[in-house]
Amino acid sequence: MKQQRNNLTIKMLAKELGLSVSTISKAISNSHEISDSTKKRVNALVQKLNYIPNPYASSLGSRNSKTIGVVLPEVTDSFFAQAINGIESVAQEKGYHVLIYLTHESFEREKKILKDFESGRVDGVLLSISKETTESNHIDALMNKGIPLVFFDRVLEEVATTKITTNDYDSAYMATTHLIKNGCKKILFLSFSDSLSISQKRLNGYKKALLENQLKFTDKNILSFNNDAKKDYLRLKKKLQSPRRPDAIVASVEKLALPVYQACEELQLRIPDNVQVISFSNVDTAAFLNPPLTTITQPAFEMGKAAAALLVKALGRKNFKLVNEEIIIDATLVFRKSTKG
Amino acid sequence: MKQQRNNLTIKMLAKELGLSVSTISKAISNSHEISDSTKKRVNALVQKLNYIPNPYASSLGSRNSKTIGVVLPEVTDSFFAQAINGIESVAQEKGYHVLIYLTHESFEREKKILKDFESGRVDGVLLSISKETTESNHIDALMNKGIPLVFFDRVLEEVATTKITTNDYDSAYMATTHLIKNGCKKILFLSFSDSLSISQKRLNGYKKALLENQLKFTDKNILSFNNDAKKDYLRLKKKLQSPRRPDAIVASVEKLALPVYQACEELQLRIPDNVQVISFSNVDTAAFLNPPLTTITQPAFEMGKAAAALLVKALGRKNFKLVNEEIIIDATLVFRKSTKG
DNA sequence: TTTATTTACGAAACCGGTTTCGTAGAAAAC
DNA sequence: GTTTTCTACGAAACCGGTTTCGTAAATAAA
Repeated sequence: MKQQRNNLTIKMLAKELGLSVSTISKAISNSHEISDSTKKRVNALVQKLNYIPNPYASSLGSRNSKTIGVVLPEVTDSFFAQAINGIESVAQEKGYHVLIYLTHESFEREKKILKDFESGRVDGVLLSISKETTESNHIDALMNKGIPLVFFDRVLEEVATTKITTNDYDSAYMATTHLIKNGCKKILFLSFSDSLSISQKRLNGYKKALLENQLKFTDKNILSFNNDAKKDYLRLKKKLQSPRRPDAIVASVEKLALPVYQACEELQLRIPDNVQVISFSNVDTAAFLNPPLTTITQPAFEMGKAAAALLVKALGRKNFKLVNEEIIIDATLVFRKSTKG
Repeated sequence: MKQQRNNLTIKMLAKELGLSVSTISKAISNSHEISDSTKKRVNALVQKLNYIPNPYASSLGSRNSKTIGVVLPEVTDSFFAQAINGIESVAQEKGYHVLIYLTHESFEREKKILKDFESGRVDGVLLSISKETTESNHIDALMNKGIPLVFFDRVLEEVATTKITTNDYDSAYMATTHLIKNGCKKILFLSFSDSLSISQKRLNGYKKALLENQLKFTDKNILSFNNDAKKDYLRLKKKLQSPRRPDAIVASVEKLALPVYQACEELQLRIPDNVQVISFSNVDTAAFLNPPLTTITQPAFEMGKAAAALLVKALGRKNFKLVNEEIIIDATLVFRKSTKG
């Protein structure tokens, strides 16, 4: 069902008012070349006839679309949902439209999406990379076409543009230190990617806390949820059943908290008595879980908002370049009953 | 930062191959008018030069954009997040782009967004109305422009198009009946809108269960979370402190479950011993809440998918009309510890 | 008063594709 | 062998705006 033809066009307005097409166009875009009186006449007719410009014609002529592309791994994750909220808030305010694309953690999809963007479909891009993404050719190619891009949360360090992140290293360090102070000596780190920068940083913060407290770190301290979710879950359960069972767990990402709760329940392990648990998480139910979950909560809304604001700013100014810097917005550690102390 | 000029155009391909612009265009769109041999030549060059057509030029010429608009109240809600997932899955598969807009429950915003759509920005629309929406002029206007629209979850009955919903009436009825069988006699219904059809239907299903069991229904059975969230919360608390405290609560929407848990915690009321709780909800933490929450879980992904599939189908066929019908996909009642039995 | 600027607008090219329509040459039908 | 039908392609109009550039009239400067 195609769009009807003979929609109201600028040409018809021109005829109606005895003005030229270009005058109408300029009047609508509030050009200084047009007198206030004719602007008023034009706007009056626009209102009266309910004229709405064709966005595709506008975009084609002006080579910008007032559209930003948002590329993220998934949307059923509190962090990303809240980030979208932040992005939308500035888009709404600044009159931008937002195209959403999900990679589902697939590098191939991410490449396809960014390749499509080379067409000029979007004026700028907000990206949180997939867990499979390790190289930046597809991003470089896009940026070389003159399309600005801002990372948020999951960034690729080597790409020279602005990145909005949290203090992953510090917050993981603080969280782990908290556990150690609570007497934990065998702290398991639940990773979900070996390559992602946030994963690395969180791991390193965790490591630092261990080392600072004379606790050994070996490969056995990490459990990677990289592969099949069910198998990973079974590996977690096995860990929790072993004689050298961990006395605490740091889940490096929101979705890893539930498997921990489930495993503990199935194994009759009590949180926090047998195992203390802390997780990066933005779920609003954290306070009502059994037991309430201690979380590292990222400022998701603010991060999305900051990323979008910066992108829009770059889009607005003629020669505003997105500098190669990392803007860090601190996360909040919320202590609840899943950890002692 | 505008899109660079002198991007690769179809004209340059034409010159390169000694063919006309129209031939290239047709070859790329795999027209039957073009021989296989030239198609191959064209595609080879397209690959070699990494040519990507300008989507705005295409849309302008062909009057369709391969874009659907998704309008919903919010995204930080498991139901809507999962629905987006379903929508995206078919968009991805069928080569559609998805523009997302949030109304934040504001009728004014909804109107603005749909008005913008009259421009032809999107080929079709997926809509879940705001809680303030009670009339359909803005929707009718859009559909009269020839732009198909499919409702999902929150529908407006009087608009003659396809609506994807859940069995709101029946599931609320079943949930309430479950509570009654558990011995509850004073069941409070938490509403979040007086006008929304889902709210009405859920309320009616609830009412039916009461009446069938000789339980009275008065205004005091309902608590509306319409206004200020804090005030509503205090009203809830007051209800729970009153001598005629309810012995069960039906939360008609996901976000109302947490206030109940919080109020019970603050008032030292035990769930389910003092108050049984059941909620419409898609949160994946339901099973690990304290206590685990009995939920009516909607098939959010399937609903989004079904709505998108139907819309895309309508967009594809020349004379496919979206019939005025309601497609109901059943919700699942998941019994957990927040209710007895 | 003459010249230099401004102001306000129109004509036309342009953005980069799509679509319609016309036609030469090959193939098929008579 | 002539007429008809396909096949494969090109020319040009078109989609609906934006942008560049030129200019007449009004205003300011000299």
